[in-house]
Amino acid sequence: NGGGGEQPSRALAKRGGGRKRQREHPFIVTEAGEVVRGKNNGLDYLFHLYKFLTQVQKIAKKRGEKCPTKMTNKVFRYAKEEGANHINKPKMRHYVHCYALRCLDEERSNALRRECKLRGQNIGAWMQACYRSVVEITAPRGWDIDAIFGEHPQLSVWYVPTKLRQLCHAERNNATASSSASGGKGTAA
Amino acid sequence: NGGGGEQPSRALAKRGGGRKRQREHPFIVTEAGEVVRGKNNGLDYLFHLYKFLTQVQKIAKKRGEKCPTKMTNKVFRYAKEEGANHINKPKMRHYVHCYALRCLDEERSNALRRECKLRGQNIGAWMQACYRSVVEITAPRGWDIDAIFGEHPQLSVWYVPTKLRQLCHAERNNATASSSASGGKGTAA
DNA sequence: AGAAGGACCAGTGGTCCGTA
DNA sequence: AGAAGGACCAGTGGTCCGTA
Repeated sequence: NGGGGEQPSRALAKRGGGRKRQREHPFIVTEAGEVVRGKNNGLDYLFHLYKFLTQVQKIAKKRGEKCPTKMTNKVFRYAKEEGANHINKPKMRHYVHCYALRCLDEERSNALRRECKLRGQNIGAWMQACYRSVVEITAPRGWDIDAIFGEHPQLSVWYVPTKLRQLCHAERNNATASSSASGGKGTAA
Repeated sequence: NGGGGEQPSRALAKRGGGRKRQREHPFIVTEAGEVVRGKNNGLDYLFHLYKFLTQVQKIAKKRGEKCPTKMTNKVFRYAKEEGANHINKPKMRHYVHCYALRCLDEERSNALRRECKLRGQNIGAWMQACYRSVVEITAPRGWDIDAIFGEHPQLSVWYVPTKLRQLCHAERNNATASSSASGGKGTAA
């Protein structure tokens, strides 16, 4: 379980009070399997979305309509229609690379969460650390993040986050520059 | 081969005359390999676009930018910038299913062109006939046109034409209905 | 009439920034 | 301050319809 416990928050449930819809509680850094206020945390939400995509695909196929292969606006809309009010596009996109780390190397993902929690770091710091870990993982494959996303079933349905792609690209350029500077056989400048 | 001869029309070339840009000559039905006014015909244009896509992909990859896998607006724009004034999106999309027939069964495509030409049919009639042929080809695969496009390298870069998908869907429904009506083992109604 | 293609439009991918 | 998410925007997929 990717970042916490069981069910979506119901902070928004009792509308009888006439109050505005409450925001979800902010995510916090947790260890694997740890429950937070009896609800899920970030990574679980991303896994949930995979199921919503599958539903949307099944419906489209049955109707003979164009069938989405990615996490499109249509899928987010469907999730919301199905009552998943805790899911929204900007938030989910914000954490996709954390989900990627978890998909690509679960042990490493768990270790990083434990470490960040011990240090008392906030979600933002953990999220930043996830970028570094994913970039390292892509190194043996020439930092080809598109290929790595594409080959993993759970990951291939997500658009590669812009920032992650930029980081991988920068790292590849660094490596090429230094290997050619040191007389290596990298691509010429 | 794909529908005519050698080079794009130069009807638009001499702008010295101060005239407006001329339209391309309308496509006409040709046999495989037949030259028309010393220029290409429809199917060749589609094959050309594959090369433009490859270029766009190479540039995007080098820059570490998002890399298109399909024939997007970006590719059409690139083709135009490279001077391919004879290519435009609505025209090319109009003939994608004809290109598909050619990719999937070249002999059959050639035979159909010969037949339509003999009958003196116009481009529109040939185009309609192409729909029927492609739908027939998809039958053994359960009319799954998306799968068939996806598996063919040349074809997978094109969005499945809406009308073609609808025709395949209708045909599948027909088959299901009649097989269940006749006591076959199709999906129940 | 038959066909080429400029130009439009609804809904997308992407994410900023006013909000709590 | 740190984070959730409504709402916006440039550029897309799709194709109509005024044009030649």
